[in-house]
Amino acid sequence: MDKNLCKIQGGFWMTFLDDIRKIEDKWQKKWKEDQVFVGKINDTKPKWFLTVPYPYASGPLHIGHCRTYNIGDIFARYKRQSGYNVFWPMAFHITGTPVQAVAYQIKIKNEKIWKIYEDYVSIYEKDPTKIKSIVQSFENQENVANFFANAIIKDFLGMGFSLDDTRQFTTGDKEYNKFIEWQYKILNEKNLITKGSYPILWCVNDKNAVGEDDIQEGDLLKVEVNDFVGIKFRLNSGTSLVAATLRPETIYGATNVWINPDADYNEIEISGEKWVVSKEATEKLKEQDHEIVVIRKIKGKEFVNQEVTVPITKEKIPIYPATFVDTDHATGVVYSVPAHAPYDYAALVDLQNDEETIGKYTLDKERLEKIKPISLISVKGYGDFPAVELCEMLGVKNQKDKQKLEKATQTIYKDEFYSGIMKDITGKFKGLKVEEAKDAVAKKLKEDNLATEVYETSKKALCRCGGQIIVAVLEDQYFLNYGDKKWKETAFKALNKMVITPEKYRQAFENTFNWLDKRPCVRKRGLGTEFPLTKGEGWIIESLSDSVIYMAFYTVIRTIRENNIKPEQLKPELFDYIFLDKGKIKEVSQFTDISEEYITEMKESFEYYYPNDLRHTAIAHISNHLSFAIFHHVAVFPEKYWLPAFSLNELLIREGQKMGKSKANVIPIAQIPEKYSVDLTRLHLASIATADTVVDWRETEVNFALQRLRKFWEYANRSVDVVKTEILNPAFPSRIFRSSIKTNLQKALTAIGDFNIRDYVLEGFYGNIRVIDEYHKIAEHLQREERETVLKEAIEQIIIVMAPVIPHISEELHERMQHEGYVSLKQFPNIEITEDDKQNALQAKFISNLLDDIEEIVKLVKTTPQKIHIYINADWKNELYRVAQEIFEDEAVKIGKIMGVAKENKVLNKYMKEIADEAKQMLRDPSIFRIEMLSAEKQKKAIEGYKEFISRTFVNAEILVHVAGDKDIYNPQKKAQKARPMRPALLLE
RNA sequence: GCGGGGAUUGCCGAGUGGUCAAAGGCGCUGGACUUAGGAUCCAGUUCUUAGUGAUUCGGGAGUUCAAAUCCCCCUCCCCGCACCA
Repeated sequence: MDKNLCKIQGGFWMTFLDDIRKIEDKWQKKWKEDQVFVGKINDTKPKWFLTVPYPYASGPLHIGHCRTYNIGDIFARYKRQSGYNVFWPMAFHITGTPVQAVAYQIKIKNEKIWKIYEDYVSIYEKDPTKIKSIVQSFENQENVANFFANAIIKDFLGMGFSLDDTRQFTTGDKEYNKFIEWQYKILNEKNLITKGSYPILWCVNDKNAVGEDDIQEGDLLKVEVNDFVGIKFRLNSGTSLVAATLRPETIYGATNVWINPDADYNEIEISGEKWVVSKEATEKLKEQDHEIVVIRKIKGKEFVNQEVTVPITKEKIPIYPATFVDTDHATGVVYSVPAHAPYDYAALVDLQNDEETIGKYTLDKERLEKIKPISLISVKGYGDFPAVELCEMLGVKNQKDKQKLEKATQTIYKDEFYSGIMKDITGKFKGLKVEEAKDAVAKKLKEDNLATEVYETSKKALCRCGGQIIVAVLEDQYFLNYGDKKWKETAFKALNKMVITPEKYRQAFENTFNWLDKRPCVRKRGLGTEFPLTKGEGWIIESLSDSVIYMAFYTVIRTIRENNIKPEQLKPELFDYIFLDKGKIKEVSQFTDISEEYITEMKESFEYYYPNDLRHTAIAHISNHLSFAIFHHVAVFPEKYWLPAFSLNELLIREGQKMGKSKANVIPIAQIPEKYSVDLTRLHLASIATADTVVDWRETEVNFALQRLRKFWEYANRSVDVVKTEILNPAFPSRIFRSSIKTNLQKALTAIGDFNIRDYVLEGFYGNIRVIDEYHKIAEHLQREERETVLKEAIEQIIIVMAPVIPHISEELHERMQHEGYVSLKQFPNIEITEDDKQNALQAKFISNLLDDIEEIVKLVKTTPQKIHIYINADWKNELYRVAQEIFEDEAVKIGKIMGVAKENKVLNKYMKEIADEAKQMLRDPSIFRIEMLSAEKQKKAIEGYKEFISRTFVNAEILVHVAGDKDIYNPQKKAQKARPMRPALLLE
């Protein structure tokens, strides 16, 4: 299916992949058998409790999810090998609408969904005859959840994740429901749940709330709720025409009311008033929490020519007919603001020129002629009548020119909203920005009972069942009041104490906290825990509340399951006792009929493991799950159990494209082992990019990781049978090699300690492979025993340090090298970088620069040198640099200053003439004032140590080392004088 | 619009004041090894040059002995803006 894939599957290295796949299976079985990763209380070690949010069990996970869990696993393994008793459990999220929606679509035989789910199932079920019946079984929502929960846990274990899989549960479990009920009891006790009305999208057919999934093409339409203001324009009879608008501030510019003459309207009685709205609007308003009685049905034309009073301005304006008025939109009545609304202007011009209509409705022509736009907003870049200007500019022909009118409306709305200022005619609102005036005018109108809320969908939409989608208002809706001042303050307090990594995401949390306000917390759709305050009414706790404090539930679920404790026994008093240390065990035990032993076990488990030391997930969850987790923790738990740390990662794309069902470019986790192999995938995922960047999974680059992994495998296997000997006096290259490996490993461990997995792999794995490559080259002439011993030492250490990323290969090599126990549990070596190591590193760098320089010259002169003379600087130059560096710490270096100081310096004052030249040279590149130097002696030693290798590199040229300033050195071209610290002069012959 | 994050050499991606012409990978070019190899190894991949110098890190202006990195302005891209998990 994928051309690039063949590269990996068909290569000569197939045996390698076959081998390591077997190894992966082998070690996963062993870990499982020995329960290596099952959490057990252990008082001899500090505990470390990791969670990665449980996945949603409505479909298979893919390599993008894998990135997140992979990072979690690397942390878990890192901590385990750093001496912690690590606890990383896993469960499944099934509440809310998705699982239910899948079941429903399968049931109604939605072909597209069937096809998708047959594909999904075929990832796991190899027997094609069984697939259809499994999908069929998804009619029952439990089967969906069970199937995918099982599949996902297998995926995870198949990736070698060091999970405790003995604590699985789903958010639909009865026991879990009890826990969520308890959570809500606490929130309610703390007055964090409030009531109010709330507009929602609603299907008139199902009589039920709908979400994006329920709407036909909902993912494309993105239907939203719009808040209209229905303004009452009173007729002389006392009845009001209710005209709906998104721009109430334009009431000052109203010139007339538009009504659709041929459409059906109703006169209705509502809250003791009489209104006229369209037939459709009548039905919508009924759902928007209004008691309505229809008094009579009327055609729109009956109102034409009548007069209404404009609220606030008290102007009398006429009602005119207009066909653009859509009775199925808001109230079906609109008022005209031709100065600022393109539709209105176009309709007005149309009407003024339409003799036929004027005649038909016997309109007062003189009055109609007199209607002129009334300007009420001044806006930069426009004159008094933006609508007129734009209509002319875009060439709007008439009110049927919808496309252009729509564009003009949008443009004006945006420009006026953000940069418009209310003019003098708007009374007390003059000078306000439109942005502010809009709400202020609406508020005033509502206060004076001149307007009402009217909700309408942003787009016309149909439910999948075929019913129309409207906006309904639910009365007495329950909200979580995240706006509660004290709650928010406490949440901020918790956030401020938390580690957020990468730190740049802290801002996103702060922003989320700031805009968080009341949030509806119950709904009628989907799976979940019944809302305890309204039992029997069919209200379900919305599913985000299922994923905020559940980490605590991991600590008790095993006791509940193992001892067959019934959901009914999980009373609030029990959780109060376990989690909040409230009440007495005796009473709780009697009350719940759970033995004191089990209660104690649960309490101890919770108190041992909590808090949840690190929660790792993708950044998409910042503005919901993660923020709510902080809020709910501070509401429910005492401060010592608040969340200490979150770490985050960006998403993963493939070959530059987002993965999506429709694109067929998804790599399911289940296919990773056979497609790539596990350790390869883990390695590549970890090293491909830093956590805060979007990862692009590209096949050609996976190939690189594969080749390095194989190389490491080969190097390591060559070392397996080596018997290490004691190296009494290691050669120069061996010393450098040891230091380099050590330094890289140390950098790697520091990096992962800082949550920087990429650098950890780059330094510890790829960096060290390069060091080994290099050693193979330079150590060719050394004794075999020395080489092999030094290499084996290094590889043994790399295996331990890199085990968190490539655990299977590491276990296998660890075993092949006859080491006892699991490398997964082996503590990292304690690495200390000594002064010697630093000197070694400096010497290595010195040599590498020297080689580059020689090569450079060889290339330029284009001949092979017989002799290479290397001139090391005289020691006084080191002294000069040192002095200059000292000066530089305080001030910019000037020649005069250097000369002055040199004159006073016993070593330097003999070389004043040379120093003048040298200083000039130094000032050209101030960065040399920062370099670390080796003494002439050490430079010389380094070169001597590599002499053999340098010579070999340049076709056995003779290497001659001279120190400038020594007597009688060979110096025909006066190169010796040019030698500088760390930069020997060269002469090639 | 508001809020957040970005813009690096052919591409992907490191790098936040000094050996940075800028890690690493991919791609490309040349060579080596090979029956062959998409494997491996070596060299090159801004221009210039006895190891030098010049110009580069979205655009512009500035601070500094020194700027991809700090300050200011501008342009463009991505993400979030709630009942969706």
